[in-house]
Amino acid sequence: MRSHPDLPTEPNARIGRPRSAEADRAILAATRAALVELGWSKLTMGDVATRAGVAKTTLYRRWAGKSELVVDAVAVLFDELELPDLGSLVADVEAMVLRFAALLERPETRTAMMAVVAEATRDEALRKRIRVAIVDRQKVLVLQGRARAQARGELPYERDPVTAAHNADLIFDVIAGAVVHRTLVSAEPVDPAWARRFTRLLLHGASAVTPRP
Amino acid sequence: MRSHPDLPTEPNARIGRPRSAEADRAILAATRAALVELGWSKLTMGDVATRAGVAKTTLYRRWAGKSELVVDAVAVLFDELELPDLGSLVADVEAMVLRFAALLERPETRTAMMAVVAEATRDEALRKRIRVAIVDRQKVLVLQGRARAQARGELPYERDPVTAAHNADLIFDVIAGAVVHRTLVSAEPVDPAWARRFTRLLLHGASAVTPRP
Amino acid sequence: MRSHPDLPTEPNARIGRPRSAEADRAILAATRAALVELGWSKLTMGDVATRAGVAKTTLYRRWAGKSELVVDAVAVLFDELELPDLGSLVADVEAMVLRFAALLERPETRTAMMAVVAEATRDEALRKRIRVAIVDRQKVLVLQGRARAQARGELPYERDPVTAAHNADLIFDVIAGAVVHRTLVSAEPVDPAWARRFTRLLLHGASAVTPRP
Amino acid sequence: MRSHPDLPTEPNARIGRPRSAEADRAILAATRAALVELGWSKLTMGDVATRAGVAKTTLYRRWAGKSELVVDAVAVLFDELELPDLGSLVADVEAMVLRFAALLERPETRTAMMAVVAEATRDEALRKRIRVAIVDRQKVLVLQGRARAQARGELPYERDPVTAAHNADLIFDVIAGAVVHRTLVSAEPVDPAWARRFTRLLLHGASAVTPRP
DNA sequence: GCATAAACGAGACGGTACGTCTAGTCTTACT
DNA sequence: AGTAAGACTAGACGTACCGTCTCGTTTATGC
Repeated sequence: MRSHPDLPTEPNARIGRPRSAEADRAILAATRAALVELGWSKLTMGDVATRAGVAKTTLYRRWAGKSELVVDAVAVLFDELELPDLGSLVADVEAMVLRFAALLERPETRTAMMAVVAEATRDEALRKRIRVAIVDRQKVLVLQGRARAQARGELPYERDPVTAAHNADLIFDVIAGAVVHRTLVSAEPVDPAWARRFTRLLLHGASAVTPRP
Repeated sequence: MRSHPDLPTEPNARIGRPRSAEADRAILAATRAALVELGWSKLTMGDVATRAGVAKTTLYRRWAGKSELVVDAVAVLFDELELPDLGSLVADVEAMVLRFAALLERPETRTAMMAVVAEATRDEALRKRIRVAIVDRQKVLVLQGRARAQARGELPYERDPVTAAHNADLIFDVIAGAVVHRTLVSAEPVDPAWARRFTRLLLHGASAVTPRP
Repeated sequence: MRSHPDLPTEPNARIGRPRSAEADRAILAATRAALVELGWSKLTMGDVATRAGVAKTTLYRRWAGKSELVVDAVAVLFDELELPDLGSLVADVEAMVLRFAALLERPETRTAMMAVVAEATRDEALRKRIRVAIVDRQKVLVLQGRARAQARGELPYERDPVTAAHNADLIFDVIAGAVVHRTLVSAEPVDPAWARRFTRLLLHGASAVTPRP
Repeated sequence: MRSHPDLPTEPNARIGRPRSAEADRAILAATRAALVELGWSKLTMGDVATRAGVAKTTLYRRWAGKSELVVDAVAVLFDELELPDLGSLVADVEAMVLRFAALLERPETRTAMMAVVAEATRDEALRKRIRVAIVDRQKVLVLQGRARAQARGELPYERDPVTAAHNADLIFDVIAGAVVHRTLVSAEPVDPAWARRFTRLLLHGASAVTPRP
């Protein structure tokens, strides 16, 4: 398999017939639809092409394989994630957790995420693609949330930028990890009650969830 | 696909040539080896059979498919996870996190876990198998850890058994989720420093990681 | 493409499931049918497989490609060529020419022969296959015809076996070549009148066809 | 496929940019080169275009497909065939046979001829093109040869023009057929010895090749 | 000298077939 | 009955060409 066509080589990007933007849209939409109906493992390139009303070659001209295509197709779904402003850190985190969980309930996201991550364990390029297309999109929300909480006076300002980055990363992994694990591995619902308990744990620690009388 | 051969039907288990236990071991070992070399998506039943010096039929007589085989092959790896007793809850959690992360660094675990989870999003039977073979094995450790901490007086006893169960589940999802996410999605190492920061967050909350001067 | 699977490797020909003779017959029949309907260039392996009610792999397990398959499929048609015994060399040759022409009129033979020969100009193995499967089958008829004519006293016995072989080859190329060329290149019919003129030319030379009064 | 572009439609042939004669030459040369290297079946329009330093569109503007292109590319090779005048019919025929055989030894002619003929069995238009471009070019030689032999008194004049035409056609099919069959089907060389034996057969018949003592 | 009209290069497009691979089943003969 | 071997159906894979199309550019003429 060729590494990653994807980006048209810049220098001679002006000559020849230009790529159809219409096709791009149709393919990504078809991919999401197929993902919902069939799941990752039964989704085939040929089927996506047919649904999109496009030739298989047109897919392969843009994406190197199933993984790359699905990452791009699913990435846009994460754009709808926005940080709510409910006036307090607790409320914001709870709402955020619920929104993220709702996204993971959707069948196209469910399978896609884990499958793509699994595939990425063997493929650095794919890992980077996931980071750029999905992970970084979410990480921004943590940074926004912290900034807002600091502005409200709910969190202190961290002087050392390295420590600040570390903390943001840590909190991001804890939130995303817990929600993903609960939803996909434990396979149990993230409901408002769970979100409340989780938020309390996140903000005040394990000792806070079973408060000493 | 036949549902799940797996266990030899009990009644007539005595007649005919008995199944080779040697074959079982060889197959599982071959599966792990193939997983390391090829990763989930390029691992094939035929290849595993060849490596194990066994006919494909023999595989299908014992497992219904790739997913089931891999789950069983990988499950034993989780048996080596044991809760250390280092005298304090903090030390125990930190050590546990590091051991779990070390397990996830190993290539056979890396790919297998996520891939199998991805596959399971569409398959309730597989989900159950994962729960029994892998998830529950880990969850026990959380319960052990809590019991030990309660014995030491580091954690209060929870009266309500429902609440107790909820809390154990929550803490399990947070620990496992954070480590898995850090390792496989963020693709960054779980080193002692991260383990320390994470443990502090887990026990005392977000406010504790950037302590107010 | 692997060179030429075709013959099952002899040594271990006893173990495993034996090849289906039924499939062989169905495939060759389907190939001839497809050849009639579609012609060489539009005949596809996939289509033949479908017609034969067989998987594509089953074709490729036996034949290396289209050319090899078609040669074998068409070869049997040449088995029906038999030397008539009409009592005289002239009558025998005329009848033979007409039968051979009739064979070449059939659509499956028409395209197949030339196309396969064309393909063979680049492929020694294929050339050999054609020789064994088709050419030698026809050459025998020339030898039979000569022997019969010699027995009748219509032709002298040639003492030198090398000269005898040369002559047989020459006559074979002239008969087969003329009929093929007339039929496929000049694209004109080989009717009894042409057969009579040709036979006179063959037996008595160019000067005999326009006899001096 | 559009029927046969080939000739620029006459009416508006004067306006717009004229077709490049340079391109025509380059394409035909490239076709012959590709034919030598790759043979008919592996020759592709795209490859010919690249070799000729020309866009694929430029090919399709002139020829309807591979067959048409190859016929034209190969046809010129037959122009070099000329009837030698060695003073006697026997010598002329022998020389002619050797020249024709030499032409068929050349790889571009070898494959092209048979492949194109094979293709033509399903395509009347292509058949006509072959007749005009190749076959008729050769047939003239037979007519020339006969006229010369008649002038020399080696052959009688045929009164009936229909019979004369029939005879010319017959002799043409026998000569061309025998040489082509010997070269491409029997895959054996046409050397001077064979040419001598063939000529004797052609002029005096089968009884002459193994002369009665 | 400037518009017109066709040819040109490049390359994307919808298709079709290729030959390979894997899944999971079935058929032999052997253990 | 279990087993190794290997043939079987089914269907996806990624590639290669086909012949067409759509660009932007070039090159003749004719007004």
